[in-house]
Amino acid sequence: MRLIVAEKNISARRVAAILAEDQRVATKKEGGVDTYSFGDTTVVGLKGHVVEVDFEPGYTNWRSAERPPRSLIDAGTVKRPTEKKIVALLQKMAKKADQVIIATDFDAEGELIGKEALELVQAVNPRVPILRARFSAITPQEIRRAFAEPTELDFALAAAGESRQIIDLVWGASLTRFISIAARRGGANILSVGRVQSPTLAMIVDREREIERFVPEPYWMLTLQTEKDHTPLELRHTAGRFTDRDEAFGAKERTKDPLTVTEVKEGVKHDRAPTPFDTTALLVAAGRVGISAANAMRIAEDLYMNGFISYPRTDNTVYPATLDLDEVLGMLTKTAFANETRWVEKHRRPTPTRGKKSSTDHPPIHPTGPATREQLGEDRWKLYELVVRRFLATLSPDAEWATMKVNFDAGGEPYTATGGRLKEEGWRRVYPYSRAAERIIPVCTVGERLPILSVDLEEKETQPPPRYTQSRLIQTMEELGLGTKSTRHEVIQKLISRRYVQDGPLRPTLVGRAVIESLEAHADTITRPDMTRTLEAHMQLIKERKKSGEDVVNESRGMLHSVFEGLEAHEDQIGEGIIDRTVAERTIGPCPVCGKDLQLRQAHGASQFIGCSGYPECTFNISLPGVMWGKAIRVEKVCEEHGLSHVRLIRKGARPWDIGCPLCSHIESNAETLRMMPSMSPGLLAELQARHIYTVPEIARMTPEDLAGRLGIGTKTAATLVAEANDVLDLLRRRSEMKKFIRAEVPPRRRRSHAKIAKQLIEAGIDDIQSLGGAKPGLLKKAGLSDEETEHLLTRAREVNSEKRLKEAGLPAVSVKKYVAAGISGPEDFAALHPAYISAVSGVRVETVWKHAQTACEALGREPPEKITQKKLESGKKELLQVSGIGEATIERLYLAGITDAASLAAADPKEAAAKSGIAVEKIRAYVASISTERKTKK
DNA sequence: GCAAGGTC
Repeated sequence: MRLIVAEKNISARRVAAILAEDQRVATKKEGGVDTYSFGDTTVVGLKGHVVEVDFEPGYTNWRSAERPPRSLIDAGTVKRPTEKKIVALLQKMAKKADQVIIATDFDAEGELIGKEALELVQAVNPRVPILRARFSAITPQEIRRAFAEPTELDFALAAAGESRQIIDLVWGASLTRFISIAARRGGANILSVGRVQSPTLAMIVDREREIERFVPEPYWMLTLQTEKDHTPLELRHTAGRFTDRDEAFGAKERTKDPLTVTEVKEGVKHDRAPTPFDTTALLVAAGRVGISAANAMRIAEDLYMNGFISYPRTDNTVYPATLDLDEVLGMLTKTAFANETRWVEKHRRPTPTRGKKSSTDHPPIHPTGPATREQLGEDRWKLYELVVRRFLATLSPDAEWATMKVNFDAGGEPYTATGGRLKEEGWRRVYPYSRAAERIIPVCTVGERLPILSVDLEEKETQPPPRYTQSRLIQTMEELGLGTKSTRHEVIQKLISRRYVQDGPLRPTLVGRAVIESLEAHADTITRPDMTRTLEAHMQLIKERKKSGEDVVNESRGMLHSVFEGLEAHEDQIGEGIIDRTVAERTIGPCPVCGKDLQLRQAHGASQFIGCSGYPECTFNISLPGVMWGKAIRVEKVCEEHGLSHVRLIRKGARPWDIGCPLCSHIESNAETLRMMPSMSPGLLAELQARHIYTVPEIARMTPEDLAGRLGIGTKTAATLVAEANDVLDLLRRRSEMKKFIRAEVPPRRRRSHAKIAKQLIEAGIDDIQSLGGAKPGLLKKAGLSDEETEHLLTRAREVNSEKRLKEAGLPAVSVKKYVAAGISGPEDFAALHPAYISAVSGVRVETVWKHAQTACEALGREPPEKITQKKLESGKKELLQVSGIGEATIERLYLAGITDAASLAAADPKEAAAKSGIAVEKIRAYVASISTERKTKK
């Protein structure tokens, strides 16, 4: 039996289908693994590596004294099956095989996977001949060729891969253990280190340092609007960015009529056809057509497996000589791209474009088989089309642009406008993905004058470099050679799961930063991309048999030993360093009260503050704006007066907010409120601050005795101060309540901030919602409110006041809402108005109203109204409705006069009732008369 | 409990 071992299931299936030619392929599942048989041949797919390299037993205890982290450097390694089912099946089949062909991918890692298979086979069948088939695309032609001329396994190539495995394991595991133990972290909190992850983390840390150091510089852009034949045209000042304000303004000032064309330059620009696809370029291009990197990779893999495109994991951007470009073009004439292909065949450039990277493992990504849209479905077709079009573009002529540059002069100031028109479409004809934005500018002649419509000077600011996005980081990793196409994404995930970085635009955590700083100080090698470059150079030497794998690994072990010399000598320092630095990042400087450390602290949720590490003995603290304004970080600058680090609030997409010295800012921002206390004098203020009393709340919380002791003043004076402090706090509380109210009730509008409205009101002596309710409408209008807004605000203010007062009187919130809506403005209304009336207007049952009236009157210390039941009220209403001239509306008014039924109407004094109800006295008299007539009739 | 690299 002939056994063929492929790298993965899907390529096993595909290889079987091709090699079987006309024979039927029997698919069989054995022990959960698919096998593909035809004739005497069985094809089985691995799952990439099916064994894993690890240390020999005896090194599992991290804290073993005999086996410290450093002992891992020279520890023996073993290969351990990780895919047991596949290993078992492979060995079962190998026993029956009389020939084995390794058909794994054609690269160092594929060769190693092949060698792993070979070792597994030889372990059970030492004598079986083992061959190697090499192919870089799973196409019938390529596969047939590869199997027609099989070679030997390349042990040097596999050894290159093995060396990488061991070096990665040894460095990674030993350093991970060392740093974790030093920083006393275990379990889920270990601090991992690795050849790829650590330099990647270092990049993120570096970027963060850059952003923190960044100081924005202002600059100015000067533009001029003109027109020609009614076509608007924007000109730029040739200076571009003005960094000097006076120069910018000077240039603007000097820009004057006439605006004259001084020069017209026409030219031709070659727009080079794009280079062949490697993985990164494919992923970037796929991103432009709306396919995410991860998705694109998955689809490309699938297209490759089914023979539509070549191997999608490649760094090569140069077509190898062996690739028959004519044949690919011929194949494409059988696709939907026949027209484009024929055009390319006709206009083909002498040699295809080539990129910078040339490697031999795989050709650039190109189409290998014809496909239809129906066959592939939308997404796969989109990517296939992209690969096809890119291939065509690499064989197409360059595009050509006709460019035009027009220079102007306006009062001696030079301006310019540039335009471009696509003259020769070239490759853009077959590759329409990148935008070819034409900018046509009107034809101008030298000496011509155009009008100056406006001259605009715009002030801008230089921006700090942005944090890495995941895809940007993947690109940078690629540029630096960190990781592979299939691992880069995973590395970033690892940094996130280790809590080294936060997702979003990637930002390092304190721990991530501390680890990088420690490694930079003592094991610099592992934090730099150079380690990967060196490793790759060494792997190349192994491939070329200029060095043995063993030599390379041993050299690396030697280097790691010398790294450990430094590490072990500083273990305590490194451990404390990491522990301290996570703390130090938050430490601001000495507490003004007790001298211990002030620290930036994050409370639960969105609050942050500066607290004393001496808490609870020392309660000194400085409040900070919530994290919605930015996360507080320490910056390098230190306050000369207080010795405290300056604090900055950083927020995504916003300019950092520099608070400066937090204590200076604390003192300054609170001095104003302290001065609101009537007894506050400059001398007293200085005295308070000298005693580290900076805020009104601190005074308000103190007992007079305490304050007297601290300041050396009399208890009586101190008591006055404490009382004043409480008054100020109360005033501030009411003002802030009012501000909140205005924010909620007044819609936002340009040039009218809520803070500004509140400020104007406060200046006019309005400090709370209550006085706002009684404010003159003119005042609000002056603050920028419209008539409608003014009325709304005043009404709402009154309502809120009513609500508040009713609630304070002890009425439940649900009913209060109803009363307020009915115009009841306070508890005294319950004493003054008849419950029947309140019930009628508010819809609350009269018994409930009466109960509330009792509560309200008790709060006021007034006599409660007489009790009345719902039943009695209803029967009384019936009686009243009988009276001619009395309807629902009249009844409500009669209630105001305490008239609830026929009897009370009869007994009413018409004059008094008229006054209370607002009904004309004649009408009341008529009602009363009608009642007495009725009564007489009844009798 | 460690890495990085295959594959899914």
